[in-house]
Amino acid sequence: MTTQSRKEREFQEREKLLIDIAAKVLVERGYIGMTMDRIAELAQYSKGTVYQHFTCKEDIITALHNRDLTVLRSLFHHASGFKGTTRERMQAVGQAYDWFLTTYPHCNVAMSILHSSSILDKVSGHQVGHMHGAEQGVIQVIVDIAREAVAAGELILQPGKTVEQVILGLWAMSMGLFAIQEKARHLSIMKDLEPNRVQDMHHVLMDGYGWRPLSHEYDTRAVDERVMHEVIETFVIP
Amino acid sequence: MTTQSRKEREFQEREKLLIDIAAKVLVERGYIGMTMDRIAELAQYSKGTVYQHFTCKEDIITALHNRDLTVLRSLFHHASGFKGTTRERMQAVGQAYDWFLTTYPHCNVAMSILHSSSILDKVSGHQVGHMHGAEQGVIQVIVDIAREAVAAGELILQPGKTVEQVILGLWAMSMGLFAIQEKARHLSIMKDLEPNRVQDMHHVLMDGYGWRPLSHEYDTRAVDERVMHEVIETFVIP
DNA sequence: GACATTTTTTGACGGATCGTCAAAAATTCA
DNA sequence: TGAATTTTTGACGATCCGTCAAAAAATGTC
Repeated sequence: MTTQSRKEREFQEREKLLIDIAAKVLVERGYIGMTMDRIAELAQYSKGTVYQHFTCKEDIITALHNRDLTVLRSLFHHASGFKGTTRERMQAVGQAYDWFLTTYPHCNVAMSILHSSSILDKVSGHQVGHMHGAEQGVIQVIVDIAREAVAAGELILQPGKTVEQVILGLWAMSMGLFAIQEKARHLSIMKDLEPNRVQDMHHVLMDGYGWRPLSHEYDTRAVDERVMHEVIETFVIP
Repeated sequence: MTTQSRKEREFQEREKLLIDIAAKVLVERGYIGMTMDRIAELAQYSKGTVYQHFTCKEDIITALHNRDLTVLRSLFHHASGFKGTTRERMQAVGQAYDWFLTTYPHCNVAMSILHSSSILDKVSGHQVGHMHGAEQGVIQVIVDIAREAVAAGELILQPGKTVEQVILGLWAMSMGLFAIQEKARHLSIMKDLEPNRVQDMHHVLMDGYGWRPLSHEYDTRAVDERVMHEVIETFVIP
């Protein structure tokens, strides 16, 4: 154990601490209420030390999001290994995503902020680059499942349609639903809706694409149960 | 013409001017770059006067969004009158929404910001209440079309499903797609995708719900054309 | 251990923006 | 015209961001 590696490790540990605190403050106080002073105070370091890790407020949110994306990729990879048809594996990934966003609400908050226009302008190029790569990695897992589905003849694309479009649709559906849920609890359209709607919507969309077996051709609820036991309960955060 | 009504009119005109400027600055400089000082300067009024209209920065964005929602409701109502099946009328509304967001990019930006968590905390209760009502009004137009579809037997809901769920799915899809488009031009999944994807995704989802006629049972492109002429070109902003 | 050198941490500070409010300007009224 | 009222103004206090010279801690040398 050299001095250098110990210092490096301590630096990484402190970065983790700062990101954890940022997540906490972000959920509790929102984007406006998350000040660098508050993070420094809670971490019991001075502001200058915080700025050794992150260039600005937006940078720390990006770092938080990047960490989430890394976890998400391994979660998706884990879910992708679910034993079943491509359609069932897709269901497993969707359910895992649902679970992840519900379990770690800061992820949603950070995502909303980073998707809000012009925030990324202030973030360091290094972090943005890392984010793009991480997002690509996450998407790749589900694109691969869809490719397998096409290869297996379980998903037959209309002329001019691509696997990427199918995934984009599912992705957009998840994002949109979570964005709406986040904000629109007051809308009467949201009344009487059980929380676990995301998966149902995915089924409708995959049915629309004709991804076999269709949702009425197999027991989706039974798969739900299995995913909970075989994917989510066995997942360990890296 | 009393003195009072003239003053009231001038106040309204100035409010419109300020909102127009806010929209412009918001698109050009983003949330962070949109400062109250800049808005005041461009409007050639002092900051204090701006604060007579809006309580804070977030309040002016909400006012902008509220105005958009009002326009959107009348646009949706206009599109809902399209001559055709419920499915075609739904397509008309979707296409109109697509056109609106493309034509007025500030709408997207404002929406992203307002959906970002905790921003609304700072907005005056009056504006938030107005927003909720306006959103409800916009949604009501499309819920009504779906209800008509059910009544006409063109949309047969699975047991336990509601019209609200169908609409929520379409709504989420639009939001998610625009959010992704806004930010994720860099993702390789977005390459090779033509801009007008939103409508295609809606068709897939409606097909998934079994909303008759299905997209391959009628000429969706021809309806696209008709909507452009009969809805969008004839729409006048109220 | 004492002292010099390097690294890390600190918090005071300048700059920017927010939102306020007493004073100035404009308008209305008598 | 001049007093009373309304509206507008921009200087000001407060807050937060991001920096940097100085202080503190750690490391290296004898």
